[in-house]
Amino acid sequence: MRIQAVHVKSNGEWKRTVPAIGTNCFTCQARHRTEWCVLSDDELRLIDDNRVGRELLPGEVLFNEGDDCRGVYCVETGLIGIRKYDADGNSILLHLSMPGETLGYRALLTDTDFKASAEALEPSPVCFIGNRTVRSLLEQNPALGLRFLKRASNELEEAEEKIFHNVTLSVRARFAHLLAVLIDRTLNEADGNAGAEIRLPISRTDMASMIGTTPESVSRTIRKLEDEGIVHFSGAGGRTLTVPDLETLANEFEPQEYL
Amino acid sequence: MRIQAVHVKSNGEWKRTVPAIGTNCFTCQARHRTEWCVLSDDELRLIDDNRVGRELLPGEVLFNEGDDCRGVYCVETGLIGIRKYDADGNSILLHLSMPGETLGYRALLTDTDFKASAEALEPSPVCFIGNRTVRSLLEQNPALGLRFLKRASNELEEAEEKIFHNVTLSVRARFAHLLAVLIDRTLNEADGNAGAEIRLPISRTDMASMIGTTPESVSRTIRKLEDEGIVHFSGAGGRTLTVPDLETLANEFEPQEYL
DNA sequence: AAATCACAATGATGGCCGTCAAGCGAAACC
DNA sequence: GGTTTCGCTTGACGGCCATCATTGTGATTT
Repeated sequence: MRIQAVHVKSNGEWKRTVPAIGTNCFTCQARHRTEWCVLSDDELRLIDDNRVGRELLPGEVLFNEGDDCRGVYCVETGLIGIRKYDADGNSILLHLSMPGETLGYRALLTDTDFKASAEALEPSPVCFIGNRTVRSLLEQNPALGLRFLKRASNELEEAEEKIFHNVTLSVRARFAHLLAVLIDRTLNEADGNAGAEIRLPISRTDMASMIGTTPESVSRTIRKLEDEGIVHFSGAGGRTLTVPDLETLANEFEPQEYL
Repeated sequence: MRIQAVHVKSNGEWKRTVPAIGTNCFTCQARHRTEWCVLSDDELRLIDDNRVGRELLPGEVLFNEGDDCRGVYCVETGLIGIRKYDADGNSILLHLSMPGETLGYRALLTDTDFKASAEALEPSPVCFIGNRTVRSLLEQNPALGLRFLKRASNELEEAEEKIFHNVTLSVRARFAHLLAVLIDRTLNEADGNAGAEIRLPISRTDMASMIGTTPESVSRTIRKLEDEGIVHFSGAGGRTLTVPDLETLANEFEPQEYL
């Protein structure tokens, strides 16, 4: 089970109910999932000494498209949305950054500005690590670069799969796929894969933008899927998703070829 | 001007009119554009001793989606198309690999099979470099990994831009953008940017798949753009593209915000 | 409790573009 | 040279889905 700081909304303001404990890079629960796991204790100490912790509340912006990159950001817990805005001010959610992910490494390496914006979707403690620190670590420990390279390769695979899906699948299939991915990233391995119930971390509008469609189409698609008993939405803002049978959902985007 | 081996089609068979000269990694004209440019002479010799040259003719397949990765491929000249196939056997052209690009590095690094197929679109001499050789170079020269990391970062940026475009732009705008990119990668810097004339390296069907639409829609879009005098297609297979004013073409996908 | 706000759901409408089908032309093969 | 084949073009049709507009709903505020 994932542990995270508990926050509540009161009087329109997000408040932390549990005080920030004195975490550091050594005790960081996300560390084994990050690229930094290949560092020695001494190298890790270098990060720990130079990092700047910060607590993002939902809606807060970490950086904007076009900003200069002055370092990378490491997500401890919570959720960060990576967005791009079009000329009309509408945004596309390109990616959801989970705990353990490091943001901004690409801008640092290519020595360019950020190509997208990052905004907290849940209360998210993040650590900032400056350019100089990262660069010196990359130089002294080649394994670190290779870890980032693997990470980039995986992201690239995801991106190409997304392009492929956007072109070949219908809105309905893409939406089903999105739900499956959201379930997958929330569920423990321990959970049976018969059914599932999760809280959706994002709005209909954001879900729509992720699969390249409109909120209205998402609503209508939800309606149809509910009528067919494949999914069920409930709770505040219809953000509780219940899927009785994951297999049935998967059939929507992976029709079995040989029956 | 880009130099490349000359080939002609005769009796349905591609023949090389100029015999393959004894190229090696040191004389390879594409080398300064590849990631290998950071290698020392000794390291380069290691590649040169272990590489296996091969001449791909148009239509020939370098590797298929799902194949085991036994090494990387370096494109000397020509053009390689990276494809993914859907359930119906239709293909999507994900990427065009230019001279100097190294293919397969991602599969090597993530230690997985190929996630797409590679097929020659023009006569393309390529070099194969085995896994062991690449891995040992990555270990002994950290700069090599960082070069690949930069490359992956750039590809990732391209991929995300593509996703963004597919969602926010119309077929017409995406097609105009594709033409601009194709012109851009063929033209020298020296060429003026008023007008341009190039030979298209790919079919209508492939262009359609690149922007996520059908050949019919591409044809109709071409018709409209021609009627408006923005582009002109001529020559064998309508593969000679003439653009009188590149600025006008650019306006199709980058409407000036403040008029 | 009424009012306000943000977001979601639903309906009506229209257009872009995908699908089907036929015609065309060039290249390839016999 | 005739036939076949493949890809491109063009037309007709229709459906999916975007757009606009309205209503509903829950949360928050006054």
